[in-house]
Amino acid sequence: MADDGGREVWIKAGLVQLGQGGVDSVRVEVVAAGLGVTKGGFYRRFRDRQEFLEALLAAWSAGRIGAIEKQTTLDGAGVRDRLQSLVRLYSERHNAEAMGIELAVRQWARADPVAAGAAAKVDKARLENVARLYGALGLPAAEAHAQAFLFYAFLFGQSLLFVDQGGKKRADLLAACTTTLTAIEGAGSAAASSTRRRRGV
Amino acid sequence: MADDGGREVWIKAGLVQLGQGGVDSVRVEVVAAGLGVTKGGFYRRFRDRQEFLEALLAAWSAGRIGAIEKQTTLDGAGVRDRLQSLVRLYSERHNAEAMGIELAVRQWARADPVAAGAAAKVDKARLENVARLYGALGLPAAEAHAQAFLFYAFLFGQSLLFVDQGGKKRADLLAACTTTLTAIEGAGSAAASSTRRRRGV
DNA sequence: GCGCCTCGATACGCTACCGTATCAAGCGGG
DNA sequence: CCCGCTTGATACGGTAGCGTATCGAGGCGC
Repeated sequence: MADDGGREVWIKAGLVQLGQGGVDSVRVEVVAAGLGVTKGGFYRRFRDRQEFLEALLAAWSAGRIGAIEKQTTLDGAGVRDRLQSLVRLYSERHNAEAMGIELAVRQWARADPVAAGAAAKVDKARLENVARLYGALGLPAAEAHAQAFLFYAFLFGQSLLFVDQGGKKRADLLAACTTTLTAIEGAGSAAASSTRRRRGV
Repeated sequence: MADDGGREVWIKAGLVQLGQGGVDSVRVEVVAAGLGVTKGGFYRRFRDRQEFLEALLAAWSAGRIGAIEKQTTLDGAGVRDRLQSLVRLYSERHNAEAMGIELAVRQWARADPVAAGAAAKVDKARLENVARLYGALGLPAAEAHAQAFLFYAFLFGQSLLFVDQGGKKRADLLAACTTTLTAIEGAGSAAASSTRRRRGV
């Protein structure tokens, strides 16, 4: 790990703040206080707040792209297992922080082209990788992409819904939808899986 | 329309601001300037910014609940037509402002219980009404609710994705997913529709 | 051990915004 | 016609945060 002059801790703290309160809450002095220091050192590592925010975006998008690639590589595992673990990953509570950042970036992107670019890059990577999984199920390219769009948009959307918080209701709904979304069969490799079903809502 | 003392214009302007920049950007003096006045009159109508924000939430949730109820009433129209028009409604560009508010409220709700309550009320109404539509297709209650969850979460999620902006690619993906989401048949009224299909991704 | 250099603390001026107090203009009723 | 009320402008003090300038302290090479 090359010496980045200590930017890393600032970026990490900035991402936490971003997830908790959105981009507007990422205040230099607040992040500094969170790190137990003053803003004295901040302006040694970043020209200004703007450069810091762009560094946050870069770090976030790189991290997300790396993550989705890791999460969708099939080293022996089945395609449906991978899809299901994606659902788990993106819906579980401990990922509240990650989802907070996700949401914050999206809102940020509505007004800032740089943020929009970062979100677009991440979305592209996710859609492509999920489509690759569906392709491995035997779907032709166009169908695989559409299915990936459905899958990913659903995953994203459900994390924003406020249903009956804490109840098992959400888990049930999620399970039912997951079944639907993974119960796809294509021409080629459909027979390879033994756990598929036709429609399980 | 009872005299609300002129709160309405403030609330309307506040919602616009909310959609554009999130709750943090809803500044008393900024909204005032947008209305071409100073904040002089603001504090006559609202105790403080907090009360204003709560009024925004109340107005928003009431409006959204009313809207979804209107949008899902079947006065003669077919269930699938209604679902498809919902997709259109929630995905078209001219609704960018509404989606901005939606997104802003969600982020706001991560930190504010009042906002969370408003979002929960709206989500509940939407899920129930969409589930009612699916029920009219013949799905039993549990399946209708799961399908509504899938439908609504997808709709919500897709609006946040940044794919190939402006291209027809998004429209194609959306159309394919819509087909999938409306190609449901239940036991009872399935035969009533002539446009259904099994799996059309 | 000494100068140098890096780091972070402190102090400062500036802007944006909040909430309050006060003021002036317009307008309707008697 | 003028009194009183409503309305929105203005002025004010206070806080939060930005970006700059400066300073002291600690570590490192020599």
